[in-house]
Amino acid sequence: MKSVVTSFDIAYKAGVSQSTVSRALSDSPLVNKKTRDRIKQIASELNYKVDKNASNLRKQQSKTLALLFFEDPTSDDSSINPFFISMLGSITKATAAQGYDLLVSFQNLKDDWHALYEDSHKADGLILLGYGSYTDYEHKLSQLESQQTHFLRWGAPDVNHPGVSIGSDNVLGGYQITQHLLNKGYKTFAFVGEVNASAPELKARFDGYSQAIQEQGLNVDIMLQVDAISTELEGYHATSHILDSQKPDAIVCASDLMAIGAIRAVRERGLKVPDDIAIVGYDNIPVSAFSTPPLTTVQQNTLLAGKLLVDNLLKLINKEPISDILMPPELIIRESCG
Amino acid sequence: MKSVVTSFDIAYKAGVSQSTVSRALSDSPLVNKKTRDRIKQIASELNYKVDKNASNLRKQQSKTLALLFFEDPTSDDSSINPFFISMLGSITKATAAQGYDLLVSFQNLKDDWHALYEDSHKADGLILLGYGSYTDYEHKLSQLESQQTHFLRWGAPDVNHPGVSIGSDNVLGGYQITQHLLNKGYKTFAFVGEVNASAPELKARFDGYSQAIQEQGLNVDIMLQVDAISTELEGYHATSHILDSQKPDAIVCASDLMAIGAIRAVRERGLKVPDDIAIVGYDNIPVSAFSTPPLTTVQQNTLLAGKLLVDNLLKLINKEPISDILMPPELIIRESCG
DNA sequence: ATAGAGCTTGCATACGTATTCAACTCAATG
DNA sequence: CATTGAGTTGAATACGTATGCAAGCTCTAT
Repeated sequence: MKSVVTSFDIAYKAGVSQSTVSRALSDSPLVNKKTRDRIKQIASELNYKVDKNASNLRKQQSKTLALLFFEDPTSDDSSINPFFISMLGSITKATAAQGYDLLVSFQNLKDDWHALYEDSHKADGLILLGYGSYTDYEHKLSQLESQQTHFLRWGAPDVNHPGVSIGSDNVLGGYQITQHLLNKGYKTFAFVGEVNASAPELKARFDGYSQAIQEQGLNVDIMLQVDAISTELEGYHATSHILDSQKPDAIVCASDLMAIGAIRAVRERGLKVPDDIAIVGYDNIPVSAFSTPPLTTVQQNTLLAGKLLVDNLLKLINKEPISDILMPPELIIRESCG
Repeated sequence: MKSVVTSFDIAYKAGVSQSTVSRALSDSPLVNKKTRDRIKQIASELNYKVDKNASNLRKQQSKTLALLFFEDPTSDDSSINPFFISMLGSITKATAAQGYDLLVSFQNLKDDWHALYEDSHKADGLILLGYGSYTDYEHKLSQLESQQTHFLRWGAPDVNHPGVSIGSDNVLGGYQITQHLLNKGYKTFAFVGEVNASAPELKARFDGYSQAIQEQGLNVDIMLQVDAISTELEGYHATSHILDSQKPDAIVCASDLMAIGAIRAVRERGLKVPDDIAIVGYDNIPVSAFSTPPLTTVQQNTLLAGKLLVDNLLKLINKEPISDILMPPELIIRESCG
């Protein structure tokens, strides 16, 4: 079976007590430098590794964070929103940088996920990474809070929801990219993306879009907003639907995936991007730089976001005060807007 | 602080011993059905959750698997090969289906990852998901094996490497897609993708490609293979390089990312895909269906792959015999091959 | 010589659970 | 009535570590 080297084995071999071994391996100044080094040497020879279960049990912590993805009901198993992938990468690294491990789980509504990881002492805190609204989960969020579970959620701050959130300023992002189109001289606009409570991010982007247009004294033609969830196919259909009756100068898509579908729809009608119609997206997913034409889009700083989520969760665990954070996004200008 | 409800609290409230509580909660037939239900009821009221650290310590297991990604040295933090994302999704689900948790970690060469998770009892086994060759890691793989750590690696079976592997038949995939092009009547070919020991998957795809062409009695013109790592940009450059001197009927790219770059390169020269040059990829990443034109490609069944990895790792842990598995890929025919 | 301080170590215990073993109850059987 | 056995429960313990406490040692100052 596996090597079952314990601290007692090290102790025996080093001629000291188990306590001393434990202290030596955690570099306690209580134990003599020479003894410490000798013990470490022996531990390394025997390939000893501290039993995390025992250690965590004793220390009453787990040095582990749990990352809970909320399943996007629209996606199948193998396609995950690229934005979240990028968050996964940055969160993993930020977690490792803090000496923590990361437990990853995809959740869905019916699961008994709330507090499971922390209550069972498998994790010291939770990061909630969800699509759309947390409204459906509100009851569970309250429960999390009442159980004093340490958690943060990704998304816009919302006084109606329990807990602290860290998110990207989608209103500002929508505003900036629309502003850029206005500066380029485009006059008539359409917006592709859901505008309802179940997708607050997209709604926020639409709000920024509306705000920019209204500031120019132009009217937001409500007919030129078409609901679509964030997939290439829905972007394609929504855009086709728009082009059936209208021909705007520019189409603002609430995500890059939809924008890629939109480009296809425009192309199929023999129109050119950006010459006939400008198209912009949101998220700066990897392929957006390589679409034809390359997509003007808005980037959320996922590297910083992951770090902020992890660092603030640890603060929360350590009982330091934290508060909502809204990160400014960055405009990425490429060729699809002319 | 957090609720520190233990099995003793439940025992007290139920007027039974802690042993009985432990048994009742694991549904042991040893305890009377009525008592069992009463205990469960109380446990649920107090929102009790078994302390995994204590439980795992006692049971000497962790009910957790660790998924170790090997960093792709060519990618930055935020871009992860879409294929691995899809694997992450399926592995997560397969793990959950077996009642296990999943620890995710991105590794790089210098880290002391080998055996860390299992030796420290944080995981019962490891899944190694690497880019390219495991040659660099061979020493550590041997060490894993000598320590009797339970691990599986994703990739082609290789007698030179320790451990069992599960992978996709890249030779067959390369063969099938080239065969399809040959059947369509294409005569001259080029291959974009690294063909060396550090990228055995791509090499295998090239081998299948060569085999198909040679079977037709055609010669593989060695000049028409250009090295490129799996990114859009390298696919673009490699293809541009080919077109500088040649004009093949069809270009076989060793990955979809490269194929997307290749399409851009072909387009920029005023040529049309597939009318002037056919282009095919490999991986069936999500955007491949929405490129212009949609990409003919080869799909690896990630859903099955994830399940096989997890299920076989559990077999290994349970000391059941397992062996290498090579999964057949599936040809996905779209418009980019005419 | 001795007291005290500072450094180093060991003893004993707790963390919360799962499980072995013994014990107890009760009904059925001879 | 004694015996057996099934069914149910509790006492005791081990899992491997970290740490409070006490004790030993060395060395200096008196």
